[in-house]
Formats: sequence, C-alpha cells, structure tokens
Amino acid sequence: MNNGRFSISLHILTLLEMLSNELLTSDYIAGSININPVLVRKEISNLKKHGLVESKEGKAGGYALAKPARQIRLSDVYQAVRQTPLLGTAKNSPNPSCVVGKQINKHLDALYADAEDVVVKKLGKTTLADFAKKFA
Amino acid sequence: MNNGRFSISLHILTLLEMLSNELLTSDYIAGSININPVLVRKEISNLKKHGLVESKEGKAGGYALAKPARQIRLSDVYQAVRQTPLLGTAKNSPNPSCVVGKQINKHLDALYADAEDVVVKKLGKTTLADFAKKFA
DNA sequence: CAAAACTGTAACAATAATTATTACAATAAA
DNA sequence: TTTATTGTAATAATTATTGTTACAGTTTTG
Repeated sequence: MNNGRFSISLHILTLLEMLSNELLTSDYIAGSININPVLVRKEISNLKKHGLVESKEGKAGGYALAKPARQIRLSDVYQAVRQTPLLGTAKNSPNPSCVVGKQINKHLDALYADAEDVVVKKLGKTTLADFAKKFA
Repeated sequence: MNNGRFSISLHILTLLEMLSNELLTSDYIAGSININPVLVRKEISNLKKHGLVESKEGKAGGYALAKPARQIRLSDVYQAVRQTPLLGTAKNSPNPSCVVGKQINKHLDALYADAEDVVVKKLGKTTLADFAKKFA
C-alpha cells in the first residue's frame, strides 16, 4: 500500500479541527507530529488540492480546514492520500505465455478494487468531526 | 501497507491449483511470475509456515497446495503475507505533550483495525478455488 | 554409490521508495 | 523595511524491497 501519509494527514486535520479558532503554522503542526515542517507543508499542499485545507501566506499566516469537520469523511482523506492499490502492486510483468500469467493482473485488479471499495465505504461512515471528538 | 507479496503469493497459489496434478518447481513458478526463483522459494517458505503449501525436497521435488483450494480463503493469503497495518504506519513518534499527539496512535490503531476487518471479511468470501476458476 | 535436480537459507548487492534537510523566493503583517 | 510565514525545488539520507550468488542438504535415478 502506501506509507505513513494517511496517518500524517489525519493528524494534521485533527489538529486543525481541535484548534479551529486560530491558524496553525507548519512549525506548530510539525512539533505535534514530530516530523519536519517541510513535510507538513508538502502534505498540506496535497490536502489543499483536494479541497480539505486552506492556507494564508505571509506573517501571521498558517492553515485551517477548508470546510466544517463534519463534512469531511475519513474516506475523503484516504482518497486524497491514496497512490497505489491498497493490497500492493508487484513490479513484475507476468509471463504472457502462461495461462495464469496472462490473466492474473486483470483478476487481481478486480479483486483489489473490491477490497478497496469496502474500505472506502467503511471510512466513509466516520467524519473528521467524529474522529476529533475522541480527543477529550 | 505492504508490497507486492500478496500478488505474488496469490499467483503462486493459483498456479499450484491449476496444475495440481504435478509438483511445480520454483523455477517453473518463477518463469510464470517473471521473478527470481529464490524469491519464489522465500515466499513459499512463508506460505508453508501458514499451512497453505507443502514441498518435497530433492530431485523431482517441488511444491503443491497443502489443502484443497476450496478450503483456502483469500483472507488466509492476506493474513499470511500481512506485515504492517493496511493503511500504513508513520514512523514518527507524536509529541506526547500535545493532546492530539498523545492519543493519536491509539485512535489510529482502532481505526486501522476496523478497516482491516472489513477487508478480511470481504476477502474471506472468496476461496482460492473461486479465484482459480476465473482462469479458463 | 555417484550424478543430477531439487529445496532451504544465508549473505549480500542493487534498486526503489520514503523521509528529511537545506535553501530561498514570494507574500503579508507590523 | 523587517519579520514571520507559506510554497516549492533540489538534494541527501535512510529504509524497504527486490534480486543475486552461493552453497549445504535432500531425494531420485542410472
């Protein structure tokens, strides 16, 4: 699958929701996650592309959610971050002269799509607001 | 997530099922998948540990399924291969002096477990026999 | 029994993916 | 005009994955 990007994006979004009365800087966010601020900015750049976060440049700038947390489903976060199929991709190219090799990718793709579908449906049942509520 | 191991394991198992009247060598299997035979043996070593494959050493040796394909669920394959949480793991250690940082791992773990659960349930509905049937 | 064809596995090399860092231009506030 | 901040490119470092070589151990077969 992917990497730690889902965790990081969700961490960012949770912080933005919990402290939604102010703009948060990449430095502050990086301090909570304990990673490099540039990574936070890169990750947010992606979240902005997907309409989940907005930013203000310049002094006293920072980040905030682009819409109410109850309108952000965790599946939206997953899809914003998703790059490769959930169940992984082999980098081989199966032998086309073998019955199995010739067709396996087609069948794997279908299977992966189904699996991913149930995850997306599951994640779609929780909003960022629900998730953030757990942090007392 | 992981890598290409699920694909490779499923490819191996499908071959073993389709040609279940003979023992297949790692060389033959590697030729269909188009990877190194040693990788095949390593992967099978894991499948053996999980009771899905059995092997015979020596000349005229090779591999076969350890039980009927209809008794092997794709979720068994997934669990045999699974190493890291489906949705990825960040390698940071969140700041414990932050409300979010302190608790996020606990909540992420719960969320990941739920997501993984639905995938396992979904994969559990298909057996290796079902899957192999698709290869005319 | 000796040669041949295998599996099993360790050690290591190569490649690819991920994460971190540095640097600096652009923007906005004070 | 200084300061704080985002945006982004370039590159380095680290880690994960995949591939390779080598060889000991096992079994069949001539």
